[in-house]
Amino acid sequence: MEKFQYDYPHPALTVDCVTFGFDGGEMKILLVKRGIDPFLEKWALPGGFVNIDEDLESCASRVLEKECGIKEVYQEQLYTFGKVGRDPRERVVSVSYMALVRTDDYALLVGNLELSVQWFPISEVKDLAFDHEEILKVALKRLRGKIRYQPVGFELLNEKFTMPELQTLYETILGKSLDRRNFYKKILATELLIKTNEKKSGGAHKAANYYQFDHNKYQELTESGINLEF
Amino acid sequence: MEKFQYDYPHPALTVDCVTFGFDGGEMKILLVKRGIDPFLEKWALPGGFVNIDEDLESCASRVLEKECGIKEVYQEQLYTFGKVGRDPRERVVSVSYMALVRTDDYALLVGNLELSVQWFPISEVKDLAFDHEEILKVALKRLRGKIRYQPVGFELLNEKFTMPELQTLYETILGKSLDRRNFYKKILATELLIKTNEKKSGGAHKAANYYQFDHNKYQELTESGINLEF
DNA sequence: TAATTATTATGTATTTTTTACACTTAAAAC
DNA sequence: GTTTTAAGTGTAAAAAATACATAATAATTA
Repeated sequence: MEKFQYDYPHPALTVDCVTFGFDGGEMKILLVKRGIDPFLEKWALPGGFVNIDEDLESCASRVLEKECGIKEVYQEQLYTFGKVGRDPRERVVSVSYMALVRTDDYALLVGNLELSVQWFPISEVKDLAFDHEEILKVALKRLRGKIRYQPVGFELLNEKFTMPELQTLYETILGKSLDRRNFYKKILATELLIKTNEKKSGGAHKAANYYQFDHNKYQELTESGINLEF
Repeated sequence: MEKFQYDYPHPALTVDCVTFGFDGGEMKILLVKRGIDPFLEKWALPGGFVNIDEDLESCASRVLEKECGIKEVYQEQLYTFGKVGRDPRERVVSVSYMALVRTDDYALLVGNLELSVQWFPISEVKDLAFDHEEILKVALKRLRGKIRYQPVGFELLNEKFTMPELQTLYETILGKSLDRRNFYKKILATELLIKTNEKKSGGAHKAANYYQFDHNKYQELTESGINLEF
């Protein structure tokens, strides 16, 4: 077996991904069941060792695609966890990433249908491997903070979505209910939404209009920042 | 000689510190002149390799103390830079930290008086080693963002400071001038400041009152967040 | 096919926050 | 004691956030 030698000890480096999804109800997170020790059979964030010639973001993308069949989603670096002893094997430092997945893209995963990869409502997440619960906490805090000044919620909804869907997303992430009229007013004031002619029928009630978001405006506001506090 | 072996290649792990100071004029940053290759003689962020049994924050503290004689200052993790090729020697991933230093603590450093450690006005920083200019950019962005929702500026001022000093700090970080009356109003509304009986005399004009900040309130607002947009 | 049910859609008045703006005060210098 | 310079303070107008109630319409059912 080939060995790699260094003059002084090197920690191992991994990437772990916190992947959020939203299907209209609670926020969900993607977990994988470990097939090896340590923490065999425990649920964990998808993650893996960083290849020596691989950028960190590339590693995060690779992990999500290989382990979960998800690709080309929004992702950003979260925080780096490096506490001594967080991995029982050797010193392992983990760079965490947060990914946001559209409900449309769920389908990709269902094709996999491996029981070892599953979406969990965040309220039901417990007893994760390593310090992954702490990583999840940091990710949730980031998501709640981010939604206030970036129109990030759109990464979680389908291309076309209704106003009530968008409001429910905000309410879910912020953990409080919002006044419908004020929500409409504030969201529409950003000029981020384009009203389509389509409607979402299906319920025994008035059909909701579908909206899309304006990609140009979105880009602009993501860079300049925006105040979306409710 | 080479004695640390692994089954697969490990990147090296470093910590680099962006240390901000404020002396009433421009924002300053602490740099060290490199004494070894690569980038011999170039200015760089103080940094060092992470010991195998050392936490990341501890490493940041150690680096600042050993290289710059600064200790017990506010610091937070910024971002992790890991692009392949950012270090010409081997794959090196760097976890960056931002530190905020009070002008009071400048004195510690002056004692050192090593020419290889110096404060630079950020506008004069150029041609740094590695990707350290990029790290500095990220740190500045973080500082500008952070000042809006955390009373972080206080880490940069002395225990006692005047309102004009605080305003100048905000103006410097935000890069725009603020209305004095409105600034007073908004800052005082936070109830973060305690007015002392002392005054800052010295100028050929009315003496400014010294303020301290209320540590309890500060703690509270740092956790809950605060809106300090101007 | 008319009535019922459930949810979408919308406007206005009130309160709060932000902004704009000018004069008085006091320490030091002459 | 007069001048210079920056510190300190209040109020009115504009903008933003909040609170709140009714009409519209798709599907179901009677």
